[in-house]
Amino acid sequence: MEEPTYYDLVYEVVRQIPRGRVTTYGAIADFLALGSARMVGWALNKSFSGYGVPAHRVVNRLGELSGRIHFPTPTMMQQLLEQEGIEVVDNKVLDFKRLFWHPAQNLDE
DNA sequence: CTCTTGACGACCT
DNA sequence: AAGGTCGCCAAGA
Repeated sequence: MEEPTYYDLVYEVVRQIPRGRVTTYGAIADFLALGSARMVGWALNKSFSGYGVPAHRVVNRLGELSGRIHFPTPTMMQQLLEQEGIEVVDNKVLDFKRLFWHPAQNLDE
């Protein structure tokens, strides 16, 4: 039995992102009050390896699908988002500001 | 133990 | 405005 690593914390937060919403690396790092945005992305890289973590709902602060490159195919991330009703154009989330979800909102729902 | 890596972000030029 | 650089800090080799 091992202690939860930083990844595990990130996984749990990402899993709580509501369908049709997105969040940012920085928001997660801020919510954890630990590490930095880079660590979130780094952790996520491991996450979608089979943890069932919706990593496609995590984008960078500009709403860009910065992580799409790490998916099996660069278009997969966008398609997953579109399946949830999120419009993506030029690898950016439309109405990103409106769709943005902060982990702290989980407490409210 | 030390060095390098890394799906970012803010600052600097 | 656009591009480059530095900082964040945990984990693997």
